[in-house]
Amino acid sequence: MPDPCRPAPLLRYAPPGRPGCSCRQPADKRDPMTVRTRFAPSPTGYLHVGGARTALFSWLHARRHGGTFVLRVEDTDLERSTAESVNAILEGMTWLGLEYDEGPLFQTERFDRYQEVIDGLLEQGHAYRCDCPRERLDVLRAKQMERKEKPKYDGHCRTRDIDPTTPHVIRFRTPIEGTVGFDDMIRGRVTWENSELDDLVIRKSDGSPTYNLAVVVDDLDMRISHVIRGEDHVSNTPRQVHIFRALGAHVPVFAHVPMILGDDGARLSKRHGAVSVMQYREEGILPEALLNYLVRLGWSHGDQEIFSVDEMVALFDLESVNKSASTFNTDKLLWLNQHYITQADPAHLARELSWHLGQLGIDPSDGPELIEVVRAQQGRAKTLVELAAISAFFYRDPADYDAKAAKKHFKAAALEPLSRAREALAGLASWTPEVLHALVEGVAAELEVGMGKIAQPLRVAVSGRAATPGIDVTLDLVGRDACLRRIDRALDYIREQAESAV
RNA sequence: GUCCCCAUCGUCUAGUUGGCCUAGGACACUGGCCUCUCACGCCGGCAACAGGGGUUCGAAUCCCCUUGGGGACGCCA
Repeated sequence: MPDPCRPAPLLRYAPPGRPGCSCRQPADKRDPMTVRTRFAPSPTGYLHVGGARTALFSWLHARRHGGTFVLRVEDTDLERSTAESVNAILEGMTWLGLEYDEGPLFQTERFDRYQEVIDGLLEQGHAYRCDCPRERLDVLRAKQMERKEKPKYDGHCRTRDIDPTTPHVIRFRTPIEGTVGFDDMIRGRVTWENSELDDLVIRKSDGSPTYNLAVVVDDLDMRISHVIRGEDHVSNTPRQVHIFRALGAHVPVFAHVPMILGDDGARLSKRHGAVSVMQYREEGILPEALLNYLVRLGWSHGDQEIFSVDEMVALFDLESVNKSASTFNTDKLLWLNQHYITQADPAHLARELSWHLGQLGIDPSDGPELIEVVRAQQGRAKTLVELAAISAFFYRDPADYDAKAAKKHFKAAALEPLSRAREALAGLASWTPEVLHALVEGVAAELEVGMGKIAQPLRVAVSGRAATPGIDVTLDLVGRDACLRRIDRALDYIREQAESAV
């Protein structure tokens, strides 16, 4: 019976700033049954939607079971890892609200530990040195491909005794016979013939560990109970299982989530447009909408479509995650986004919107109260970008008229209703939606026409567009001065049109 | 090419131990209602169990094959 407070030396893990022995940690963190999940991105780019969903599932699983969520940066590839990527990923996680309990931990800070493990593996004969030149490997691979075989290392150095002082890599000695397998929470039992595997490199010639070695050591040291990651990792798993066993360790539970595909059925990539999580923010997507969209991609709870984060935490379970890949569908994301914009607290939305208005060169402090504009417009836009665009007229005169709207509502016949309305507006004692509503109705009654005959020309005159909130609210927010000024301009425009038409 | 995985409307999916499925919901599309416009909302429509064999009284649900798709085959992660 191993003492949980005294893990074998190989399993030691010292998170930065914490005591090395888990004895000093709270009881729940010492319990081997405690759920511990991790998100382990490699910092070679931004956080994309696929990674974000994996992170979400991991986070959800930890939260659901009162466990711990660890963020680990897999930066063993010194060539490609960048600090900017680390920041971009952290920024994305923060924006989505996927807070981690431990980390970020960096693999580059644990090289000594990997070396220690590799030494042990070497000593016990689970690994060996290999100095096969690249050319040899290339030829080998080419020949195998030619023979229509799966390219694999042939174990050339298995029994050779390579001088440790000469350049070499270290390979893991994979069992030649038998099978390996693991139980996946999403896909069930998956097995391989060991003969399908080869002796993978676990330490590069520059001394750094490879991915397959580092993940195993980290997941072990960090006592990860559930490895939740993309399906593209299933084929790595049997190799990792072998390493876990060679280390005499228990393998964690695996859950490989299906891929997210682009519209063309291929794996999601940059060419599919906005796949960076932060780009969605710039395009005016609310984080709760993205989260809701992502959680429903591959997971479901009956027919429910709308999930607050609290509901996700309460209902999410890995067992009901789909096995098949799914296609990213922007339309549905937009639908959710509109839903969340409609539901959002106006004050909160106003803060979000002001940035987007700023992008249009508008200072929302100069004009109607932004929160009132939000109340009037909320629910009329699918994104914050769109919300800003349709709200700009509250803060500045329309630069031009929507062509179709002008053509339809700025006919000569609109002159009379518009001038009547202008007169009435100019003489108004008070300026409230109620009064304005009555005014428009009054003008319509006077001219014996429908309300639309008055409201539409007015709307286009004041906003430049065919669609705005109710005419009363619109006029109210635009304000008397701007309304009169814009109506005058519209009257001029209509007269000009009429003249040039003759 | 080899291995692994997957397969219900265009898309996301329900379909929990085979019968209640003449396959349900949502997005998109679409007809209508509401209406000062747009959006929302409401009512309706279109649209799927990849194909073929089995097993069974009975299969979208189980098995096999085919086909299709994805992933992996790196001193990348």
